[in-house]
Amino acid sequence: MKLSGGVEWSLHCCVVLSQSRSPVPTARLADLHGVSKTYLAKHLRALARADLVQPTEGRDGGYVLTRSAAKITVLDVVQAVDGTEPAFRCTEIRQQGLLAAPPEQCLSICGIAKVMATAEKAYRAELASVTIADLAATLDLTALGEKLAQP
Amino acid sequence: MKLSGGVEWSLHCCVVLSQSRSPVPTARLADLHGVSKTYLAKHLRALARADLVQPTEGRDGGYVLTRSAAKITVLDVVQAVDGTEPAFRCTEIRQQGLLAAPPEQCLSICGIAKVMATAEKAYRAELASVTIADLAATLDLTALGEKLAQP
DNA sequence: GCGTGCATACTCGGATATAAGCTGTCCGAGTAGAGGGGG
DNA sequence: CCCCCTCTACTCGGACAGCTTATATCCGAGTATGCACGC
Repeated sequence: MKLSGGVEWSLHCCVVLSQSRSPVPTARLADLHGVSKTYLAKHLRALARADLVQPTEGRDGGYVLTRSAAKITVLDVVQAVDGTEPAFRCTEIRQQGLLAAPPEQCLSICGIAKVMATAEKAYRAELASVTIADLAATLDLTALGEKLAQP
Repeated sequence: MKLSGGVEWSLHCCVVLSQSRSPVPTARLADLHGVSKTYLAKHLRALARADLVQPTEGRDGGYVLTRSAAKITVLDVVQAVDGTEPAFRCTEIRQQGLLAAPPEQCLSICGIAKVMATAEKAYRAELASVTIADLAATLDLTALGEKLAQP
């Protein structure tokens, strides 16, 4: 089980965007973090599809958060980049092979799938309890203000 | 983020093993669940490496749980098959690019990594709270006894 | 009757092939602002 | 002075490679059981 590295990039970008009033272009975000411009662009588009950031086109364009950083949770970003599908997908093994259970016994969810779903729910709940504003408060952003002001 | 399908197979196999007193060979486990013999064998070997199941060689050999089903948690199986590495790997982005923070500011863990680690901890805690014995109790095993008795 | 040897059934480990997803790049199309030339 | 044109800087979307991982198969080596053969 591995999370896309784009999640880390996206979270850092959201923190930067939360500190900027004007749109920040993709190339600038990439330079600030030292990552690939084109690949970061792909993830930023994913954030836009999830309506977390708003692109403005044309010259002096870039990305802005669509709402207050306090209203964007870490879970929002993770799911925007990584997708909303659960990590565990039940393939209904209980209905296959010699041990196949009859369909009338399979009306409720498989016990194994239930446990895995509960665990993932706890995982998501933890991520949903932290916002981008919370992250920005914990990180040291003294250097960010100066860098954003520079052309 | 996707969990290996082998996790589901392995959990089902552990439940079956918990109900059998004699060793169960790989081919039998595969037939009972309708999955690939050779690929299942690879996952069972992983369970053996993690000391969850014990293989007995030679004729009439097969796998047995190394300890009581009540002492094997779902987390044990998940980590044996999927590995123990966290899903989120911090690449220390804060030390890269124009925003690079000096090393003396990076003595403690990055705030983003901390949040992700906390969430994964909650996930693992949930899985560790359920044992194979618990799973066996929730699944319908009436058919299993008969099938295991058959040659 | 008893010991030895062979066949059988099983495991382990590695090598290999295929499919899928992650990482990363490149190009063309479209859009909005800035500046310059003509009326 | 004002309008239009072009140029630039930016975004969007898709097409395209390279790499890693998951999925799946196959083969050879080793081991324990059971049976048959010979003493």
